[in-house]
Amino acid sequence: MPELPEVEVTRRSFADRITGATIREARLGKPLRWPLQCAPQSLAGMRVRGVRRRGKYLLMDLSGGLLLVHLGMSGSVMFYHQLPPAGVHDHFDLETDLGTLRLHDPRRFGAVVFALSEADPVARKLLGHLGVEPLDGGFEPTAFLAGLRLRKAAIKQVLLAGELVVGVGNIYASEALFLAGIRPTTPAHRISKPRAARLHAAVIDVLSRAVEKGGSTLRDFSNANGEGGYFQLEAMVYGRAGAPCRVCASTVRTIKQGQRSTFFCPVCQKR
DNA sequence: AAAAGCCCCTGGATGC
DNA sequence: TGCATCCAGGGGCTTT
Repeated sequence: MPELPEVEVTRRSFADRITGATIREARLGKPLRWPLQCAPQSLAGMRVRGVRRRGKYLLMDLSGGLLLVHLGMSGSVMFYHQLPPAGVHDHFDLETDLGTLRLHDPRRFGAVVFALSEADPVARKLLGHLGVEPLDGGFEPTAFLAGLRLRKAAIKQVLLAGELVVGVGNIYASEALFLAGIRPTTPAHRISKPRAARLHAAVIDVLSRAVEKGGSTLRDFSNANGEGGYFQLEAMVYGRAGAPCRVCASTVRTIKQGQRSTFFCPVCQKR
């Protein structure tokens, strides 16, 4: 579910309320993608200094380290003052004096990992290879173009890989390529400079508009207050196979790339 | 070394 | 109603 917009919306929905809290207890449910890397009880007494985001990771700065939270495909987080009983898909609770942060994740592709700092090998393994943040001003068209020139894979795959720019997942890759008028199968190194510039702008545009709309709620995504997003209503191609293109009325097509669905308009995205 | 495939897991939708 | 099949927002690891 969660790509950059959903993770950022999630972060904003609870960061202020948990910052300054003291952890009372951490509880684990069924195993997530990776082990926590510390005893849950060792988190007790630590203060939450703030919540940042890096790519699709939430980074909770603690007085004694760093908690990396990833929502995987089906994860979401809720922040409770009155904690309901844990459901079968609730797999992590961070109980503090200001409320409890609970991770709900049916498929358990998500993870909560403790590291001493970002320099900790545990953190570096997960964050070290990530590309630049698209919405932080450090995402430059020139560097983006240079990165594309080095890769022969399909542009959709290059966007998803997150090594040039982070946070673009399956929905927003299709959307950004539509906005830029680029065919998802085009080898990255074949994209001209002006077209790369359009794609660069499209990535920023689609991600920032999605954040404004609260992200995309396809099945069950919600922020920490249980509120869904609305960007799915504005999707130009994602999930619209067989429907008319919103620009030219041609039939939107779907193909598989790396066992994931890609959506595009064969007329608006000729190459 | 880049690129392509393979998994991890559960549940909802669809088809027979 | 029951059962099989396919599909889903991610991404690390292994194999080419």
